[in-house]
Amino acid sequence: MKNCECPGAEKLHGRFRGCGYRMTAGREAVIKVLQETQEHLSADEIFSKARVINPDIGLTTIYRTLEKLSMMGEVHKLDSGDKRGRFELANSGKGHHHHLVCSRCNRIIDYDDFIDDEVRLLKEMEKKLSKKYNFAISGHLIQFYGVCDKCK
Amino acid sequence: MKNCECPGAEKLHGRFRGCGYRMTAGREAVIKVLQETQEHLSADEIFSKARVINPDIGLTTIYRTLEKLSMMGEVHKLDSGDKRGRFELANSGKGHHHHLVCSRCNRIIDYDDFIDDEVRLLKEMEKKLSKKYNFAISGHLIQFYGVCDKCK
DNA sequence: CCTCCTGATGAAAATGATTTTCAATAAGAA
DNA sequence: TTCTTATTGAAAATCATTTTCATCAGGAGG
Repeated sequence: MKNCECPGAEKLHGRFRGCGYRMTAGREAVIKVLQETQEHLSADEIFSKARVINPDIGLTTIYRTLEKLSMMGEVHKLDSGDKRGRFELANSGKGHHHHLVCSRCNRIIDYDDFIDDEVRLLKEMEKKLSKKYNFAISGHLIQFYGVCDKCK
Repeated sequence: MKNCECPGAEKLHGRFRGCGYRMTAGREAVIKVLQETQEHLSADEIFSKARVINPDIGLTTIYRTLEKLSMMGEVHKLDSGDKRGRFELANSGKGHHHHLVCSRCNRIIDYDDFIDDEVRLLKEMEKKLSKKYNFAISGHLIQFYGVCDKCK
């Protein structure tokens, strides 16, 4: 097995193939960009960074890749309040976390403090709600809105 | 005081004036539509319903009114997964509730079951997070995603 | 290593929700 | 009633995202 700087892409190759899809240079670039950032990038920002790796990639491919990864559950699409979507890898080193969203600058801050208490309650809620509403819960979104330190 | 079928609008008149804004027929129509629905309407749907009350109203006014109400904290803008925004009155009869969002049909279901436990935890989180991140928290968004009974 | 099927791609056009522009209108304080 | 200025509708502009379509390239099977 060759030395791959992009171990996640290696794993994702299999996931793609398993779904009848292919791993391509463009997709690898998108995945690499997502793995190397700590921010919550928009499609356009991912496009800029992916171009450094693969100058021929088109914005369309960024959108198509994000959509596939999103359907595969490998990427979460976030809504930061400005009109464009923002994306983060579901299985990055970050672990389970939620978001603080600044209403003024739209910055998204990750937090995982007290996450255990939160997750415990969420699991309970999920169980109760899915029974009562006959709703198959597959994920959740927890965010606090407000004004961040820089904008105060 | 005249008999007003639209008591919330009455209250909101004052809020508008207090901000240096005016209460107009168009705004009243938007508020009335929001008060009379149980659903989570898009701007366009609000437009259709508001036209019944005030046939001359334009879509632009709907957007402008929603934006003002939103900034005043009287309306919450929701993201249901399809690309258009959906809106709900913050102070309707519904009380504090959160959402179940169907990933398939984008329907949004309100729930207020076990809300007290949730709110208790959220308040605690808010206090701890705002201190740690020096972040002035003004609201939260809690949603569970999944597939609703009708789509299963 | 070669072939072929089919998924993937980029560029350009299309879409569709939301915003802006602008001249005309109307709230509401004085 | 007057006057200031917020508000309005229509049309044009934005802008993120999607679709179209002709071309290209993974990768399974030989």
